[in-house]
Amino acid sequence: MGRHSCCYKQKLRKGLWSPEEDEKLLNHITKHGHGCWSSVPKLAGLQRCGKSCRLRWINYLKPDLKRGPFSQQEEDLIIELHSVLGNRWSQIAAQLPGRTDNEIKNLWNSCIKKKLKQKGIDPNTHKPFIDKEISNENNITILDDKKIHEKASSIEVVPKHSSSDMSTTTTYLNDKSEHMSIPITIPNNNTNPFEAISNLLFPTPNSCENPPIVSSNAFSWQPDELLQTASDLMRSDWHHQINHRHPTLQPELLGQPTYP
DNA sequence: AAACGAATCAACCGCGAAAGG
DNA sequence: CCCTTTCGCGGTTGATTCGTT
Repeated sequence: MGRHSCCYKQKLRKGLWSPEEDEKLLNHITKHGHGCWSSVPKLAGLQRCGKSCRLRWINYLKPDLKRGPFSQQEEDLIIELHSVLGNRWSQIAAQLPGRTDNEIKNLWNSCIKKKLKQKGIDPNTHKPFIDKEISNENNITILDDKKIHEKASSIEVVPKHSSSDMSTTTTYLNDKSEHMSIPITIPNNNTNPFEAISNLLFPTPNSCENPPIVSSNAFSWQPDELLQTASDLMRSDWHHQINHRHPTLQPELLGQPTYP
């Protein structure tokens, strides 16, 4: 299952398509239709797998594609549809004639997400960022987006060592800009320290239903809430901030900050 | 003009669903 | 049903382009 059988064959080209390849594929599909994609490369005389041909046709060669930049109306529609459909790019694309799911996905990830964040809107929930609401209610000073990003870029998470009985691992949130480090002790049944920190910081009742907000393979994350909380951790009033923002957080797992 | 980082975009990969034997 | 093949989707990567210093 999974990978196409054709992908195992030797001598298949990968990477960008040449004009000659485009012409072959276009001619073939214009004359005969695509039919079974896995047989298209052979019939069209291409050293590509069927999957690659399908993608090239859908994203580039199909005659009814609309090229060029997205209009403001299209962007607004994408935002509206995303709030209802989430990351179902093909369904969103179906509502925008001439646009492909790949094109819309790229636009969302490179442009729209950023614009929404600048407006203080969480692109995942389409609602204002939670911390801002909390801070207004409770008169807590928070960092603005620019400062969060400055701060976040100086924060790293470093798994340091296991305890002698191997039951826990101590991980450190390091703030390079302020030369400060907070130890966090994590039970070893949490295999990914980053996920464990996420669960520690956000122990919501439905956390089991939500996917982890950290990436387990790349060991990196961006969610603003985590960055804001990491920033909280690094500040002098961190106990107050954390207890206020995340009342169910287990403070005994957090060590005292150190200042090397 | 050169170097560098950010933004953009085309294409690949892996997975689950659907189809067919 | 079960197994294999094919399709389609969403996430991700990497090359290229653009903008800034």
